[in-house]
Amino acid sequence: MRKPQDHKAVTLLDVAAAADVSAITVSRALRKPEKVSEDVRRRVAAAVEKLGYVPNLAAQALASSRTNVLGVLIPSVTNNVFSDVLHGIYQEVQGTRFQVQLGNTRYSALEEEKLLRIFLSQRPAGLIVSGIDQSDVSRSLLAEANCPVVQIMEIGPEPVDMMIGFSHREAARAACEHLVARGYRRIAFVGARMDPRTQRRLDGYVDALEAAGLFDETLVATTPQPSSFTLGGALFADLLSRRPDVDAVFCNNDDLAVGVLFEAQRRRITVPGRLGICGFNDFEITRSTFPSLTTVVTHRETIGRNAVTMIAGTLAGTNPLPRVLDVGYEVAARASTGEVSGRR
Amino acid sequence: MRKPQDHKAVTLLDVAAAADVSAITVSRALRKPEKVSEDVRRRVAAAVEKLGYVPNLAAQALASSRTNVLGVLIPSVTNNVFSDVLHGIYQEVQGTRFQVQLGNTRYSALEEEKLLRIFLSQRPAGLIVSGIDQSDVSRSLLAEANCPVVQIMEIGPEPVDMMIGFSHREAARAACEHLVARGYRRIAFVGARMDPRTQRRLDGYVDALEAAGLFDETLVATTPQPSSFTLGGALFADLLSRRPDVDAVFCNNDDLAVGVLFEAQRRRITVPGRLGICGFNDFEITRSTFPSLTTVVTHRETIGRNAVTMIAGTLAGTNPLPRVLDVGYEVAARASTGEVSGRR
DNA sequence: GGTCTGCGTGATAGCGCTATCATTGTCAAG
DNA sequence: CTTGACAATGATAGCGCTATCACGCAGACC
Repeated sequence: MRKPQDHKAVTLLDVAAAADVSAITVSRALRKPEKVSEDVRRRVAAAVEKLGYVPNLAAQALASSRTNVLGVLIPSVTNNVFSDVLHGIYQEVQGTRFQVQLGNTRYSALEEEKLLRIFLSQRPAGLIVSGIDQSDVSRSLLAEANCPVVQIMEIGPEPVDMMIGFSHREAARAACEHLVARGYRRIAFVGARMDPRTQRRLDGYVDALEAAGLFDETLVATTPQPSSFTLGGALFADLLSRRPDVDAVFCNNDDLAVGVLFEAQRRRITVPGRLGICGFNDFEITRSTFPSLTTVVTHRETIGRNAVTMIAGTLAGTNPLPRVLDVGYEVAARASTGEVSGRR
Repeated sequence: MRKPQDHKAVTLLDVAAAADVSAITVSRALRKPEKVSEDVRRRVAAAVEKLGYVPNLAAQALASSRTNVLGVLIPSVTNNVFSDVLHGIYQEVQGTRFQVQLGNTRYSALEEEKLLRIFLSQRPAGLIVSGIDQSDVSRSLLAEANCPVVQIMEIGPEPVDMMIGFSHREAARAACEHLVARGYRRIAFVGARMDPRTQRRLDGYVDALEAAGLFDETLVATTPQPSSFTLGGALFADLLSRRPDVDAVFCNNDDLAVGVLFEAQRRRITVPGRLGICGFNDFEITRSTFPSLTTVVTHRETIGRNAVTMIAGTLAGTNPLPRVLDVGYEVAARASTGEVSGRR
């Protein structure tokens, strides 16, 4: 019973015949119901139902030279940051005519170019790309895209079209200023992946520590490996072997921060007493750990949702949002930097 | 400079003119290079490059009545289980002609039906759906899909077409048998979401405890809310208030297990001494916690990869895999059930 | 009654590509 | 020199839909 090979899909014409109207009228009844009479609308609906008609998207796209495809390019499908953004996107797309086409660039500029070309061949209705560090080729592909484009996660100079995000540098600086304010003096930076976005967080760390006269490069522990809980522990262990006197850690990611916390537990290092920990992103786990983790709240779902709003709005000619939107961030001071339990 | 509105996209005909051949020859040169002469191939390539030709997928799909779309239906984009599966899918799709079209059913059968209809309107090359609990409507839509279909995550009787996964009931039973073997006697079940898949894990728990003569329904703590770290803690707290004598917890998900562990730390309940904890899925964090968490290893990436292999294979007429593939599971005994530190 | 307006509908012509069959040229076999 | 086979290319006809323009008709207005 599988593969009823080409049982000749039902087309508009079949519906038209069944409803006793012309094909174009069926098309109208389906797309602009207000343009046809009540009677026709009902007959068409009945015929569609009876025949199980499903419109052919390829034909629609070809004839109207527009699609409902929203191309979304993200660097990782397993990274929680992007799954949250994605969640926001899907939420907002929900119930609209748009359909998301997801591409995984795997943090590769080349891959991004390749995917961009594939996406463009579909004449998407809009494009959402992650970050502001596209290659020159990608940038020009985007500029020629002939559809709204939103760069998400970060804001910077020279948007290709629209932009939504926040300054990672400033967010990191604020987090580190918090650590300084809490009295920590030998504050380390623990970072993984070290893509441009992470790099700018490191810049923010440097900003804050230099301003406080506390910067010391031997307190910076980074790796190109992708972020993970285990890696946080490993980086911290490594750091400790070099700088056993470290008294706080700013992690470029909550995964790492949690990993650091576990490693501290393993070594009976009290948090926040002997060690302060600050993460980045406000993943759900940071509220749950013991002690709870101070972190930088980032508005990932908001970014996803608004990116869609920007595109839909632009297409409708009524974009309510500015072309460059800074959604900001907040430092959530929790127990791991002493807020609740106090320093000991 | 944005929106160079309709600068009349380059078509096959333009390329044909530039390469001084006919349109169909260009089409062939692009799709079946071995069918045209070396000379033509070069000229076409040059013309494509020079004009920046990008094929129109809609036209291709319409003319050939086949697409490269691989429809993937998952219940959540933020659930780590599915992001891992997705990762496997993207890995395997990488470099093939296929492109993934993702749909988020949000654990709703109705949503699934709706998405299925949308997907079918694209005449996908293949379909991947999560679980085996489709509604009757969805099942018949799938049965008529006229393309390979793979149900993933779970195996059961009556596959719509193909199937890859494992028995959640057996996996849960094995995990609970492990807890029994480790000497735990008042073993609780902590479960969230309670979708059919989770329900079957509960069944496995009941199987094991009844077999050991240890089943007690007051030790079952579940909620329809989605799984989270915080929820794990809350459910455990609730459970403790009813059954302070509980000595082990089997969680239907690692998120919950980690939450339970944090709550235990908060209450100074020693793990695995006074409390054994077992999770489900082997998320990366379970190797990193202190103590590390015993869990059920599930092969999520493998499932994703093989689902693609099954579809690609079927389409090529050379599917190397069985139509129903059980990828199994393993119980990873770690510190949280006493393996490393021993019971105290 | 004639003209105008606008609504509801239909006829026609593609959108850009590929399937199919036809045509040409080349070369080996007879 | 003919024939046939095959390789390379082309002409033609859609795929299923929508944009566009055309048409018929009812009611409004003079």
